[in-house]
Amino acid sequence: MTPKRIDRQARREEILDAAVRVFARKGFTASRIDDVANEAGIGKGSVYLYFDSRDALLNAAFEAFAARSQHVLDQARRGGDPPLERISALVHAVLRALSEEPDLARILLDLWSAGREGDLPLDMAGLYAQYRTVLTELLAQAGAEGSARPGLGERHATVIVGAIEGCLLQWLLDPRLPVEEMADPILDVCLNGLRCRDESQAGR
Amino acid sequence: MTPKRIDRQARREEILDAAVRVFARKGFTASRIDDVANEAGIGKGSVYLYFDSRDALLNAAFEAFAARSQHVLDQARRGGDPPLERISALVHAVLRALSEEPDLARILLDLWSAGREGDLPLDMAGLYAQYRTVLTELLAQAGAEGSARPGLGERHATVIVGAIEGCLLQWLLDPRLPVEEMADPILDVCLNGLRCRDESQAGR
Amino acid sequence: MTPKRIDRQARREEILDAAVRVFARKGFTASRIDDVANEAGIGKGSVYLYFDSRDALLNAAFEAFAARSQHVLDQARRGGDPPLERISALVHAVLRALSEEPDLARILLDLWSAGREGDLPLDMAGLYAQYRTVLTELLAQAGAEGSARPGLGERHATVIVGAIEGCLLQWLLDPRLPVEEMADPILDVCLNGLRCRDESQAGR
Amino acid sequence: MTPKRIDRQARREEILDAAVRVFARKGFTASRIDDVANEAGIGKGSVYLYFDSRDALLNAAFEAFAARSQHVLDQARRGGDPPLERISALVHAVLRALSEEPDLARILLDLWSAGREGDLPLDMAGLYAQYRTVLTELLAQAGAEGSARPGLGERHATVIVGAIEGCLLQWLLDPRLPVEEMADPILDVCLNGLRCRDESQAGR
DNA sequence: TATGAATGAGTGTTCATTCAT
DNA sequence: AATGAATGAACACTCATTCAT
Repeated sequence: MTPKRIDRQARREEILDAAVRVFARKGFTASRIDDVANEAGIGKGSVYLYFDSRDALLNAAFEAFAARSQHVLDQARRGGDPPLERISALVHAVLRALSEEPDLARILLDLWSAGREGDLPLDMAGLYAQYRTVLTELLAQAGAEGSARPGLGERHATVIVGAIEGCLLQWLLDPRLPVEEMADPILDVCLNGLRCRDESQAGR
Repeated sequence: MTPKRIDRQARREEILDAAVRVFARKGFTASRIDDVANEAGIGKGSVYLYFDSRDALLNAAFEAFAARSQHVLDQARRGGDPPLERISALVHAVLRALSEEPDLARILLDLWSAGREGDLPLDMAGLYAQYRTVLTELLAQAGAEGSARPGLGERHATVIVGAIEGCLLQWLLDPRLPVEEMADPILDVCLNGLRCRDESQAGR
Repeated sequence: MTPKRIDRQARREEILDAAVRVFARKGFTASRIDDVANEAGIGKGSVYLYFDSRDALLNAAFEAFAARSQHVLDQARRGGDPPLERISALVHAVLRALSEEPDLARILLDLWSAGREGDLPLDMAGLYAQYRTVLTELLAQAGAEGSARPGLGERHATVIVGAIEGCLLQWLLDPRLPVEEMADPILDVCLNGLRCRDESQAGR
Repeated sequence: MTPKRIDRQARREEILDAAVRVFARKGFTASRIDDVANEAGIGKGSVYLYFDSRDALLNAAFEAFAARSQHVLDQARRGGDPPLERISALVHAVLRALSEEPDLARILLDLWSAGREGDLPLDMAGLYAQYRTVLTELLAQAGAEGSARPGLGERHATVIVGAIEGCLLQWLLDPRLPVEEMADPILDVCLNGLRCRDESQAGR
């Protein structure tokens, strides 16, 4: 709360933003502390006044990412709208959040990689587990109220989360894909399915 | 003057397998040439008799991966079965192939990361583009013959590819997820949708 | 924000001097970056703060050498003294310069070797060409004014340059030879010749 | 004397010739055993059946070079011609020998470098000392018989040797120089001098 | 607080040499 | 004798981290 704190916090943020831009541009592995310092317009040594290590920068980036996600998750948990609408809102919110901060989105590949085995204590898996839990719950509600098929469970939630992340992945690998326009197709496919609905009629 | 008993191809394969195991265990970035050599039970220098560089190992791993994918893609292109069945077969084939070679699957994160920014000429994006093309074509056929909704396009294909890869991702981040059992849920969601089919009736 | 007390130029010079000492002692090929760092009393990595590569060290040594040569050449070009005296001054200056910096002289062998085949852009040949040009010009002047035989050309200049460098070579291979005392013999031989002047008389 | 011996000797010679060609082309330091084996059209391991080590190849090249030199030296020592003619013959012989085996000449730089400090027991210095001794002796004889100035000593011999080697050096650094035509200019300069002979007359 | 010079552990790669065939 | 696959010591170079100023 002291002005110092605020300054310090702001400085830290600046550096983190610079780091995220650098990571987004060349990937974490290829990014040097020097690159981050240059991007932030400060000396290399100063980075260490705000972050313990190079890995800590990626950790902080993860935390920023996780915070955005928590916000989206909280909204999905709280809302009083019908469950399918909340699912729709969730999917839109995730993709909108990333569209609005493309640099943060572009480090997803690094976060996924770092979220493996020992290195960083960076729990991407836990984040996706939360998404699955929320969606599983919403699907259950939707099933209960008759707007979704009955008997839906975590695996179906996994598919929805997968569709979102898988579309992000394809966009990361090929930025020409219009990620911000993928929310509706994702929802269309997952909610309505691709099979012809008039099958019984057509089958006649 | 003897043709030398050594089968270069087989030796190369052995080393590549060792490399894939190492990469799967600790990730490409954290893997040292020495690790690969030890895993293969040979000297460090010998790796270079079969691969030009450390990167070349990841490249070769990609090629092995891409070869498997091509096989799956070719089958999806050739088959004479109804389009929705071929889509089903495709999804099953992809997940089965990776279940059967989990180490190859576990390097997906590295292949995705390497598929960025010039470093390696490793075209993961092109691979997914092929999946999208095949699926787009199959959806069009299905639409034409009435088994799928009309008007389906590449975006819907993108969602299916995304669902597959997104489920793989979740498994990679949390190996407790039963990836080999996700084919059916993926198909269930994507083909049938999650919404209640009797909606019109229920909607009154 | 302090301009840092470190004088980059001076530091660079220190390292270069250390490198020259090391090269002089064991030859460039046998000299390790670590040797240079140790000789300079700094860490290995610090060498790279001032030089791009090991080769760059030899390059810089060449430049130092070439700068000394340019100085000598410039003096030979400018002076208004009689041409034979300027040649004499040139020979003395070359040998004195090298006597005064024996370490710089001792890397001549490396500079000659490096001046071959593309590796380094280190133009020893050009340096000697300059010496030949200057001497050719001075011989022509001397011929015109009658102090030297008429009809002298570049080949005679080549012989003078050769005599200098060849004496240096013999000294480098056998340091017991008194290089600093060779200027007069070189001039004596080249100017006066070894043949007996009274040959016609003596020939009777 | 056994046919085996002869074969072995011939094989050794072939490999040495190949090595000399390779060294001449890229310099000893940049030459790999593999290069030599390829040039000789044999397997890498086979080189070691005839030479103990890579350095031994350069040593053998030196010995070949030294043998040629010994031949030239012997002729200079034996002949019964007037001393100045024998000096002339010596200079011509040295340059002719090298012109006729340019590859052997081109490794001079490497021989000079190797003839330094410890590494190889390769005595270039001793070779040049022999030339100096022979020339010193011939100059003394010439002085005694009145064809050369009296009072000539080892330093004058050093200059002659220097002129030869220095011209070779310039040719090695710039192959456009016509080394085979330098014998006469060298002799002209060293025997007749460059100064105008009619100085006393002109001085009047 | 801020800096950037200094460091040295770490690693990819090379290549002379060995040796089983 | 001949081979070339295998080896591992050696080394140039990088870069995260430290610390004196």
